[in-house]
Order: sequence, then structure tokens, then C-alpha cells
Amino acid sequence: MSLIPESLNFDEARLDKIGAIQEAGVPLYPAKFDRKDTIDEIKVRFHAIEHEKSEESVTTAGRIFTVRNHGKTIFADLGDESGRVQLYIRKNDLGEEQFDFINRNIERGDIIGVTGHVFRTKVGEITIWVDQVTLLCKSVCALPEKLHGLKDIEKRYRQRYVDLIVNEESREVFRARSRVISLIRRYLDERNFLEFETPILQPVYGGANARPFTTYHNFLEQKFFLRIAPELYLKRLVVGGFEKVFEVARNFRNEDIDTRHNPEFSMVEIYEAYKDFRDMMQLTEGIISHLVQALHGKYDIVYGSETLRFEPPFRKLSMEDAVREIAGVDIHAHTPDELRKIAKDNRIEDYEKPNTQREFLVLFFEGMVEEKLVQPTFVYDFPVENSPLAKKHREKPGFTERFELFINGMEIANGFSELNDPLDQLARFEDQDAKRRAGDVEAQMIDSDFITALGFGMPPTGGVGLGIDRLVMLLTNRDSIKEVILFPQMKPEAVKPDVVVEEVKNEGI
RNA sequence: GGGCUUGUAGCUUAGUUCGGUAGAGCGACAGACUCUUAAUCUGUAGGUCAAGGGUUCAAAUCCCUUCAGGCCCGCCA
Repeated sequence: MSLIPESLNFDEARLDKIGAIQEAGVPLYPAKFDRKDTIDEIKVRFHAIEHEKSEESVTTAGRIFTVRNHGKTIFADLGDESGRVQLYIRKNDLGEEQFDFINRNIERGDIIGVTGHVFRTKVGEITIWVDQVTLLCKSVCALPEKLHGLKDIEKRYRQRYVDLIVNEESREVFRARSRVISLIRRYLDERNFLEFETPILQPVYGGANARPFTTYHNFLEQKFFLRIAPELYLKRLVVGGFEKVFEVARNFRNEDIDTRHNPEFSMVEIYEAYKDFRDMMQLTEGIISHLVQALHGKYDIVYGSETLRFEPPFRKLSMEDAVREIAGVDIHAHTPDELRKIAKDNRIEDYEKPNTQREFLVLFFEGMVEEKLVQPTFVYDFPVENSPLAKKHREKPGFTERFELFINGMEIANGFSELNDPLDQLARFEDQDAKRRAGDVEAQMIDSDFITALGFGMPPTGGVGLGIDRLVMLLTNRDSIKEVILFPQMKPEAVKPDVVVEEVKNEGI
């Protein structure tokens, strides 16, 4: 017990109690406890209990959150995942020796099991009148204070376990997150989609425009990329004959971190044979409105200062119409030079780069329209140049059958009629590759095997990817992605003194 | 990458404008208390004021550098 690193933040007083408990021969960390009732079950079963103690006894377990010591009695609040309940412990019932032991060595933060009878106190609170206390886990770290809990945002992210212990609101967010994922799975399962797991370690990355993480396989002596999207593998499955597939996928992108971006994030990608981008819009709308309904019981939800309305159908408009309507620019009515002047007048950055009407369309859309799309809005028909995996539009030359869903100015979903023409796909990849060679770090690599797969023939297919983290942000009214990711990526903390000593020693060896 | 901003005891914080011995509540520790619930009451300990440097008789406070966080912008999903 003499070599506990200071960086662990173990509490001296609690470590002293460990010694006392050991001396008393009481197990500090027993392996199992036969819990018969959860706290919520007890509260439900005894909701009508009066002041008189129940005949029936209960056995439950949990963490101690507050202790009110009255000398010969103790009131404490015990909490498990289902809720909290008050305990009433008396010296008369336990005997002097056991009562004093508990008084001295068991405290806030410890996990205990109790057996007792249920009653209602004078002031009306359902309480367990405790006959027996079993220590199940001695906590050696002090919990944050009971009034204010843990507020420090940084600490909440770095020590999420503490955040979860003391902040019910935080637990609520992650319950919702778990629910969102299982609801998505069930929704797709009910429609006979099959979920598959495709490689995260990929020799060639693709499926999105982004910078990848790289890693190295020692045995193969080969460089690998962490996937930026599962897209190209899921489409190989459609080639293989699975007609309705999806993956709840963790993707990795080596880019900046901010309130909307974490280096690893979750998407669900869905592909369905014999469907097109319009069908996928409908599917997306179905899933999202279903989630809103399931979590909130209605289609309207509050997000920040906005009320978002998810009653289908969502608004749908082409990118040209969106730019005409919201930015007030009719792309087709102007020459590129005129468009450049309009862009400059509107103070859009990078107004010098585009050269064609379609390139300006994207510029105006991203510069003036996106952020204004607060209510759920599908925007469709994207220029071919920045949609290398989408099928060319059946009616509009130079465009693709692609859509994105925007909510609160954020891109939430991205889908298209999948490109299944292998020669066209080759040409698009070559175009991407040329951009990459010209210095575009986010342009895609040529995935020859994927083109070969398309060479065997993929049916007409609709596909869509939904950003789960952002969806959860909307559904739980959080303004940072870190609030909906359990362990968001953070820079390492300043090195603690005792760790420094360790490192210096190692250098000497 | 740019701008603004925050960092004081285990936790929540006052003090920074205008430099003068670092203060509180909760928690901990010692004690009183048999229906309390932010329990109450008495007492005690606990701080290299994020780190380093500078100015000054004197720095938590002013200046510089660094580290970590937050917000906004750029890039992306």
C-alpha cells in the first residue's frame, strides 16, 4: 500500500478505511451478491405502503449517494440503474459492533447490498428499514459533491464514468443513443435488411472524400487504412446477391476535431437493390421520423432555440431550386464570370476557384444555403464532379441522382442511386485520382477490385448513409458531438509528476 | 489553421476591474444527535492559485511563453 501513484487520485482517508476493513476480516470486493429486487421494482411493488413496515423483505444493491448520520441511526440514499431509494439503518437493529463498523468504514460512493423491510417515513418517503448490510465494493476515489455534481466539461469527457455516476442527464443521453441504434436495427430488420460487418482495416480506402488514418500490419508487412466509409464493401455484397444490406459502422477520419466532428464516428449505411435515390429519401424519412416518434412520442422536438418538425414528408428540393430560392441566385441565368461577381459580392470565400455553372452551384449552396436549412430538408441532384459514386442523372446532364438531408444546417444523411456502370466508375475514379495527384488530400483512390466487382454486375441500387452521432445530438438537444460520444477523443492531459519520474527512469535503463 | 475565452482545495466556487498574508459551501477528519432527506450543531486539517519566465519592495491579480478545455470561423459527416 506504500507505492500507490499519486496520479490515480486515490483518497487517503478511504485507503485508511481499506486497512480497517481488512483487519476486521470483512471482504472488500466479494465476487457476487444475490440481488433479489431492483430499486425501481421495490418502489413499484410498495408504492402504497404506509408507515407500518412490510411483512415481506427485500434484498437490493447499489451505490451510496448521500449519508445522513444521526448518531444511533443513519439515513442514506442508495442508487442503482433503475433509481434511488432511501435506507434507514438503526443501531438497535444491527447491534453496536456492526453499526459502528458501518458508521466508520462505509461511506458515500461505496457499493453495498442490503436486506430489510419497506416502510414509509413520517414525511412520506418510501424507505428500506435495513436488517443487514453487505459491503460489495469499497470505493477509494472520492465522488464529486452532492449539490453541484460534476460540472467541469473537460472532466466529464475525460472521466465519463464519474459523469455517468453523478449526472442523470448524461445517463439519459446515452440511454437515448443506445435506443436510437437499436431502433434503427429493428426498423431495418423488420424490413428484411441483413446487417453485415465489413473491413475496418482496408488496403485501399474509399466511399467518401476524407483523409484516412494509416496503420501497419507486421506480418503482411503492409500499410492499411482505417476505413473512412463502409460503402465500397457493402456494394460488393449487393454484387454478391444480398439485396438489402446495412452496417452500423464506425468510421475514422483524420481531420479536425470540433463540436460536430470526432475522429471516429458512427454511421448506418444502407443499400437496397432495384431502388433509386428517391426510394432512399423515403426510407431515410421513415427511419428518422420513426426515431423522433419513438423517443419523443410526437413529431416536433425542441433543439436549442428551434422547434424541428419531423412529420413526413420532409421538404424536398433540387440543389438548383435551393440556391435560387434561398440564395436568390439562378445559376442558369448567368455566365460563370457573372456568378463569380455575385459570389464575391456575397463574400463567399474561394469565389475564385469555380469555373463552371455547376461548380458555382455547389459554392453558393455550401456558402449561402446549407446553414439556413433548419427544418429537415432533402436537397437532391448534385453535380457529377463531387459525386464520384453516384449514378448520372437520368434527365439532367452533368448531374447525379444524389441527395443529402439537412437538419439545423447539419448534413445528416447522404444517399444516391448507386453508380453501377463499371466504365463510368473507372472514369470517375480516374478523375478523383487526378485531383489527388494535383494535391487534393481528400480525393479518393482507385479501387480496382471494386470496379471489377461492378464488372460482374450490380443491380440498380439505392444507398444512403445516416450520421448517427448527429442524429443523437438532435434527438437529445445537445450542441456538441462530445456530449453524445461516450469517450470523445481528447488531447492527453499534462503529464503528472510521478509519471515523469517513471519515464526518466526508463530512459536510464 | 485564425479569433474570443476559461483554468483557484477532492467537488462547486469568491477574490483578477484598481497588485498588499488565498475565503466559503459541500466533502474529509474528531465529536454531539434514534423519522432525516442540500439533515443540523461544534471543532480540525487540506491550496507550488494549470506550468514556466518576466515586471515590482510585493503577483492568483499586470506582461510574455507553453499546456489543456470551451465557444465561434475555416475544413469535413
